[in-house]
Amino acid sequence: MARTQGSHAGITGPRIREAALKLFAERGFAAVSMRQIASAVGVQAGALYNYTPDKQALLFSLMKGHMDELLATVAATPQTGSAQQRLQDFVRLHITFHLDRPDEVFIAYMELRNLDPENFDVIEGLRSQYENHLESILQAGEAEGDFTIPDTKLATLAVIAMLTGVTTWYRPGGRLSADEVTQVYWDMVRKAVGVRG
Amino acid sequence: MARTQGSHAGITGPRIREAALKLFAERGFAAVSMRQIASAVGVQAGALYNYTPDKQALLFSLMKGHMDELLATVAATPQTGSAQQRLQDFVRLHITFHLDRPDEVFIAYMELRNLDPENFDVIEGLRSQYENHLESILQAGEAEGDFTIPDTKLATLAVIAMLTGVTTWYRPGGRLSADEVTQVYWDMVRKAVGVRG
DNA sequence: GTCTATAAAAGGATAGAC
DNA sequence: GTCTATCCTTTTATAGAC
Repeated sequence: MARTQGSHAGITGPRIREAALKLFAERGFAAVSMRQIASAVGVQAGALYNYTPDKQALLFSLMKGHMDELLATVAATPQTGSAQQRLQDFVRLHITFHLDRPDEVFIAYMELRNLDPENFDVIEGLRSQYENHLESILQAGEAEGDFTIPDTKLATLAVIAMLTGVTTWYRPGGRLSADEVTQVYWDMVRKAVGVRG
Repeated sequence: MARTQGSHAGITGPRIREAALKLFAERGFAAVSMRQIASAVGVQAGALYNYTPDKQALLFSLMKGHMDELLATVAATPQTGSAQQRLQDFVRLHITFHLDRPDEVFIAYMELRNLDPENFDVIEGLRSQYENHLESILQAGEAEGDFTIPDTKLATLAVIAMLTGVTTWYRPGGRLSADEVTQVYWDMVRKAVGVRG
């Protein structure tokens, strides 16, 4: 006999995270209630607290998971070859990773304000690590004479801002494919940092 | 005899806008209550409704005012001279305007989700006008052979994202002055769009 | 593991006195 | 133009039944 309530074989946790991710991205953390998340999952609000101590922890978990995955992806990229090659790999990785996860990216950039101070510090630390990875590539290229960059710190921030901006307008099925977008952006990044040749 | 309550010579309206602007930028529209705004101004919540029909109208008014001012500033810039000159003027204007108004910029980019559909359309229209202004400069430069741009639409979005990113990290009194930042960014924009010479 | 019920607080907005 | 008081809704989170 079918059960209309009760345990659901342990899949509720992931479904809560998915629903929260989607709703937070669409409407913003502060504008989404625990009841709305529960409703999207198909449970009552009280059931959510079997999976998260509170709403804040749910937000932090989503953001931390996203940053961890981003850094793990970067770490898994080969760091051999010329600075130009590594920069091109970074551009491709950044665009691909971010276009594949529009909701996570949106939350990671928009909901920093809604993190508790301790949680904010954790996420900011991870973000710094990511920026430092790009900056080390730019510094290496500058030192080797492959790039011409007046200020590597500013170039780092400018490149990341430029690339991340893709997520604000890109839609699958639009005028350009993700690969074509990557080509165009690589062309601009390459010129902006003065890649030789 | 000093009055501890009552009319305040018509300055409450601007003060409400200032307080709302600051609080919305710091904590986000949805996370700020009318009571908090009233408290920052030094009035009771009910008094706010002498100045705005509701919270949504207050947000829209702030965003619309910001976009109107941005477009008016662009319109007041001379549109003569070479495409390169106009692009350089645009870069300087964009950075200066945005660094002078960090709270307005933050709201204009972060709170689009919290606008009612009709209000959203208005703000989006104004944003499109601004983007079109830059794109027309890039198209002119490309047509005249001054720039080398594979895709002017993407270049427009990339340049605006890059420049607006400055507001996320720039702080007065930091390592670089606003003028120095502008110099560095102009260098990167110039290269990215392949300015001749 | 989920439900129902509820506590306790905070939210937007309005009415009427001054 | 502002205050006090209040309405009504919604919120997060918890308690205890099943």
